[in-house]
Amino acid sequence: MVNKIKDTTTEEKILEAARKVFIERGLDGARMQEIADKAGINKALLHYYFRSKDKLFEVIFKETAGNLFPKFEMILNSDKPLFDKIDEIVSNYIDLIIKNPYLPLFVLSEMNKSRNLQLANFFEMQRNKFVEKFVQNIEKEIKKGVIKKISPAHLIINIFSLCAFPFIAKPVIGILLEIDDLQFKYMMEQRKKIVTDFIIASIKK
Amino acid sequence: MVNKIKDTTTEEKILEAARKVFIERGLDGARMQEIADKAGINKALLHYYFRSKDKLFEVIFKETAGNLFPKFEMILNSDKPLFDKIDEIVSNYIDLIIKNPYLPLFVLSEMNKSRNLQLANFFEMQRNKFVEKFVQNIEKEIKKGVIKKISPAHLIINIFSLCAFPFIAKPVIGILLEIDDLQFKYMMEQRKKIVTDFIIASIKK
DNA sequence: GTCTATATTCAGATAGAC
DNA sequence: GTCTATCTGAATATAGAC
Repeated sequence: MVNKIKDTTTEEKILEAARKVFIERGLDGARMQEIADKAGINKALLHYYFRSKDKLFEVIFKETAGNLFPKFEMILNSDKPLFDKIDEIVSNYIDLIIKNPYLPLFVLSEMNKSRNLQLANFFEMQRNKFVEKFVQNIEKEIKKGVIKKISPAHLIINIFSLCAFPFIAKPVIGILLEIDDLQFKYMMEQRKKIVTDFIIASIKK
Repeated sequence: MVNKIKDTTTEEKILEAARKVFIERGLDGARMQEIADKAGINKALLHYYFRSKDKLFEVIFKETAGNLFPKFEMILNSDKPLFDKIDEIVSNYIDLIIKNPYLPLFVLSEMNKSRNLQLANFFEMQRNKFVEKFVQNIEKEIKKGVIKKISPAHLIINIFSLCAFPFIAKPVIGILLEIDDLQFKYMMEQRKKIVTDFIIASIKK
């Protein structure tokens, strides 16, 4: 590798720090000072690299928002049975969120603050075609009589609700179910199978 | 009524304004100035009544958080079949959120900011016994053989995920499904039946 | 590119008149 | 109780030396 030991340039250190701070605290709650501290530099340098807090945030949001709905086209394009595809999507998605537990709340929170119309626009552009593909898959299986008649849109919403919501509600779930972080993580691992089964049981004829 | 025309005291006007602003923008994003403007008074008066932004927020959060998981004991205590109870809970809950679409995101966002341990404590105290009751209901039906063997905790999580998540994800759903606010609202009305059916189909033997 | 020091802006909070 | 005016502190942003 020519591009050597210094795989952490200052810019990358800033981005890494900003990612953590913004995702944990949101745009409003984040402090440039904390980002600077985490990156091991000073505030002035942040502005040297990214000009303003908003600009820096934009970079982080754009790179992050794209991950919220990953490109499942590959899975959907295969000729496996629909149930296998759902299994794969659910498992992959829950795994993704286990690795980035703050991801859904971060993106959805910021999307809900309607100022920054830019963000919505960006999301629109990013819209990959997986929903379309998913709808086609579902409609085909309904026609074939493999699954019940169900609105594809609602089914897709159901799938992602079941995967993502528990992580958003984690603190509340912890209290209501009286479980600690470790038990929570264990439950989320379980959910890969439980959610898949739940969905399939519901739609299979 | 003795307690007359003036059912909007200054304090109530402040609370109403604060509710709107905090719920829409969160603690960090809210501005005392905006609350004062909405209440038709000035900032000084806010402090006269509530001393600080944090104190005012606490009042709003506490009154709001109690609504996130309503007291479904009455429903659960009846002797109707479990499926009817689920139907009622789902319908009531979705209706509740339709009326307060920002409620879930507001409460869950603030709960996720771990500073303000007080909030978590409060939630703990508020914990009504509906989860316990719900678990008992489910376990009984499993024993009776009415529904499949399923983890009650996961089932409860599933139910609330399916109800609440779509509202949190509304902006994203709007973009991905290319629907406007009216269509969204219509979908959410539909969901009362769709979610109930989805759940029951999944657990019935 | 990176730092220290400083400017600027903004928002929460208080003082004091009425 | 309610207001205007002001203070204070915090956070973003910039100037300028190295």
